[in-house]
Amino acid sequence: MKDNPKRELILQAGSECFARFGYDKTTLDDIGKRAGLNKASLYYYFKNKEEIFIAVVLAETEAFIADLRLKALSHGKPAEQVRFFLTERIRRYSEVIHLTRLSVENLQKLEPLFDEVYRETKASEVSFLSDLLAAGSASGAFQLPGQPETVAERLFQLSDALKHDCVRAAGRFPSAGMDFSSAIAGMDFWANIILKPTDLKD
Amino acid sequence: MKDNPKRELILQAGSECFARFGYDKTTLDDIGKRAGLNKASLYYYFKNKEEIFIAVVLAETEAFIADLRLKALSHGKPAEQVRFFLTERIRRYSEVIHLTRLSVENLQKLEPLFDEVYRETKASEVSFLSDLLAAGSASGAFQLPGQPETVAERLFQLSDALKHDCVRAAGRFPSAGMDFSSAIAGMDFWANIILKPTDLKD
Amino acid sequence: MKDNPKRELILQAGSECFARFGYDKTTLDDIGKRAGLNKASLYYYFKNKEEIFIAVVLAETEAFIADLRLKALSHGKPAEQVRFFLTERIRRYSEVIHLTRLSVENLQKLEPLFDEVYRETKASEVSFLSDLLAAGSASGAFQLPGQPETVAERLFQLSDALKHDCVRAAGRFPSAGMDFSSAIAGMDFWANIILKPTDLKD
Amino acid sequence: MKDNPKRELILQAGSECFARFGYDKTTLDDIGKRAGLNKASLYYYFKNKEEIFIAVVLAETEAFIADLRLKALSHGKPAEQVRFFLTERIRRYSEVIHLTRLSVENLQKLEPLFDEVYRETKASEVSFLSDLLAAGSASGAFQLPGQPETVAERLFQLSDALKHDCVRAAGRFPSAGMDFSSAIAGMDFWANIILKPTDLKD
DNA sequence: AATGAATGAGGCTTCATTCAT
DNA sequence: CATGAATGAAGCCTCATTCAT
Repeated sequence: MKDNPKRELILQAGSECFARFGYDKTTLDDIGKRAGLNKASLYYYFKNKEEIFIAVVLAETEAFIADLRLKALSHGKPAEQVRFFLTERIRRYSEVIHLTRLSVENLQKLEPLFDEVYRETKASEVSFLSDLLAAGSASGAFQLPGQPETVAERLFQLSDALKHDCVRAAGRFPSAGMDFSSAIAGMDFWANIILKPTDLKD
Repeated sequence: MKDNPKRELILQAGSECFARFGYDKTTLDDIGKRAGLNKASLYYYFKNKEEIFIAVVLAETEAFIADLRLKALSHGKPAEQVRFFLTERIRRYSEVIHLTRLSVENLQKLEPLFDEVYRETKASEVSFLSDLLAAGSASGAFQLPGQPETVAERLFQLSDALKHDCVRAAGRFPSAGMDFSSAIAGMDFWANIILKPTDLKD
Repeated sequence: MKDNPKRELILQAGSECFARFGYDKTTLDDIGKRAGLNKASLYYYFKNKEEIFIAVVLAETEAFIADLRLKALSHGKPAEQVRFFLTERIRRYSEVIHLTRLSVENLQKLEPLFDEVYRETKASEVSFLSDLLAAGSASGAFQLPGQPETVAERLFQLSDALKHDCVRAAGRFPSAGMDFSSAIAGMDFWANIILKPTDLKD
Repeated sequence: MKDNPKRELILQAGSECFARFGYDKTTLDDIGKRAGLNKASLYYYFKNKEEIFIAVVLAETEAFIADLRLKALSHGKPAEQVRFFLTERIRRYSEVIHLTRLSVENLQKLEPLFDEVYRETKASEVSFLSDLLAAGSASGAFQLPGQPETVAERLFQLSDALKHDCVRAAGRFPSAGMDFSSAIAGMDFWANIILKPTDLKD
């Protein structure tokens, strides 16, 4: 089901529409027309509009993550690489929400569905993060408070938790809009603690 | 018509809904329920959804402008005050659009209606700006190329033109989203020229 | 309740609106504005929109009938006077319907209400007709098959029945529109029989 | 799109409803129910209520014109044929408006849409008229002031202009209702001038 | 695999009518 | 008397979704 070229076509069409009109204002007709398919045909490849959206974001996220890995590696110091990778993930999340003009309500509805599909992507990301941490630790750049896999898992979990908390908070004070800057700052804070240079530790 | 408490109630309800759901996803039922009124009753106070939205933004803009004046005055140098006032106005515009998730289509539809209602607010803003300019000019901080009223009028006009141009540009390349940063930069550029310290002028 | 000047005002306003917009497209706001009264105030003087309409038509019909009497009397021969009076009544009915763009449905809904209010007007009309018949009969222009009052009553009844039948027929074949010409012809036919010159009767 | 049986069904249903209730009082529910379709389904075949109405009138007009051709040809003299064709077209217009109880407002709104769709029908009508003129001219019944095609075009244009002028005039004095009799008279007048017998011309 | 066709739900708007003051 | 205020019902229209073919 994954490498189906028609699916890709729909995802491409969906991506363009969601970015242009936002989630709510994108109609299945819009996507269908741009994909050269009848509106009804979309239901052969996806369960509903939500699933198309999730698949679009997931596909783009994968590309984003691939790029993010390269960018992270281009940073000089290991600690910098890790911090960059973690904060950039959150920034990306905020960008997607902004681009597709997802409302808090929609976001809260879609989020659980995301998590369901995220699993494998997550594993790959955690694994990459784990590698970064292991390398940094091996080079003596910093000293980890546990196995790289464990720390990677925890950092990743933290990063997601901070993201989700922004959404939850926005649900309570929606007039403030969604502000991910404090999440990014929080991520930075904890990353810094974990990645403190060895010699500065007590 | 202005100090009608029910009207205020509706505006308050509308404000919350628009901020939370965005313009498109806010239904008159939403607003009505939050205001404790039947959907149809809203039409007793406003002509239609658009008018409610415009009234909401106008009311909030007035509060924003009042605050902006104070903030502007708290800036040390006169030139700084003027520049702050002018660029902050544009930034505010972009924030409103972002917060209410206005699409380019909607924005282009609503803008003319705004202009219709804006008139008196405009006069007050221009007058404030004129005062700032006059004070700065009198203190010798900068030298104006004309009467303060005239320059204020021109700067204000420029600020609005830059705003509107972003909307127009977004109409042509909607996929790029609306980017007001260049408008703000533009505003800054022209403000700097007008507000060049006296002794630096050729 | 009858000679209330405010009532007259409303009727006047209603008359203009119904003639201009038709029954359906006339709103109570239209009538209220034209009468210088709030929409709700109309309900103090009339039970509902239908009643306003009926009262308007009734008032105009009274004026029409008064004029019709004069016109009828101006015809030379008694038989001509009677025939003119009877057919003109039907013609007038068709004109009102056309002017107010009453649909068959509306007409069928309003007709019973009309009949309710018509009673006294009817008596006056029948009495006038009866006088015409008596005069004609006395002058030997024609010979009546009964008392003038009875014949007047019968002719009047016939005239109304023919009118109503057009409406009923239009209900079954609405696409044909309402055509009162056959009703007028029918009226003419029966009037002629009743009003045959004495010497031509067998 | 033309020979779609469901479309025809809707047109049939619409025709009946519009004739029975008039344009305003016909609801899409009415049409839908009569066509055995859900109200929303109508939008699959037509863009909106206006388009259904236009399609209905256009279809009926085509039938009317076909019949009109036969009737025109059955008139003895060529001049009579032409005059009949031209005036009857206007009479038909007035009948449609009366039958569907189109208000001046609606008519003025719908007219431009009609013109858009009319084009091809027009060509066929003008061509028929041109043939009539050519035949009459060839038989010496009258002498045309130009090529038959040109004169046909002009007469047709005149006929439409007279129609439209009634609507425009009704817009200014709506209380007077729409009166096409002067348009018909006007058409007759000009037709007579063009169709003057050869020997009577100066 | 694809789609023509259909629809229920929901959104905006108008209007006759009601009612408390 | 008069009206400001409120509302239910109904109308037009859109759209995600379903289903038979």
